[in-house]
Amino acid sequence: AYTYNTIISCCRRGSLYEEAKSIFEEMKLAGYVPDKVTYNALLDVYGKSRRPKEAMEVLMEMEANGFSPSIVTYNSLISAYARDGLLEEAIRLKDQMLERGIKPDVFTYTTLLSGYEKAGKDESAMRVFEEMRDAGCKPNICTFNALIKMYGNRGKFTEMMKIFDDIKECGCTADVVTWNTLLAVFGQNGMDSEVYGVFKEMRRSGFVAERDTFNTLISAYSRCGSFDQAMAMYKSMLDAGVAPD
RNA sequence: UCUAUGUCU
Repeated sequence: AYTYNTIISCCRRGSLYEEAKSIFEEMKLAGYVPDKVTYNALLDVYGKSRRPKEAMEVLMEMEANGFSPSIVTYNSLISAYARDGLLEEAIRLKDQMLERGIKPDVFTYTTLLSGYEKAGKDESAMRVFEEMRDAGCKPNICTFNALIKMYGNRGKFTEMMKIFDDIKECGCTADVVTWNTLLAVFGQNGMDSEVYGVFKEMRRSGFVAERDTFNTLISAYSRCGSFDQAMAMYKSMLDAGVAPD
């Protein structure tokens, strides 16, 4: 079943839900019994293919076959609904998991937070963040990155940088997503000196930029109309031995 | 072997 599970989860990229479904059927025909991971993987493929209804059907089939949903099942399903903007349904699932004795974790809350952010519902997003703290669930770097994105999209740069400072206070470390998000936000707003500030801070922290980050830097400076800086980043990229794409 | 955050993707 490991083999089939791996192939099915491979279908997430590319939204290959029909392929995943046929591997799933083939697996059963070959006499293998789907396990928890098989169902979770298939459910996730449907979610990533933006087919929350079918993801829900996988949950039902899973239960009909005697497997109780795990926290992974719920988080994946919540992500499927949130991705489609179905936040009320996502919240209902979070409540349902609690009723069934599964405590929402940092994945659950970060998914909901980001879902509300994408829907433009900042108040609700902040409520999720508070609920998370009240529940004693510690935010991790992904949570902070989602908050940075939220404040960045709203032009609340002071708040955004406050979250950036919180990262260290909470014993987390800024990662590639953090740096790319900050650079992109300042780039989108034409704030070239802030882009430079983030760039300096990034180097100071010892972060080694890879292709994504160089691309983000070049894009950020381009949006600021800073052609020379963009070219300088392109040169740094080549000097660092990173291949452009 | 399965779940959350970013860069135009």
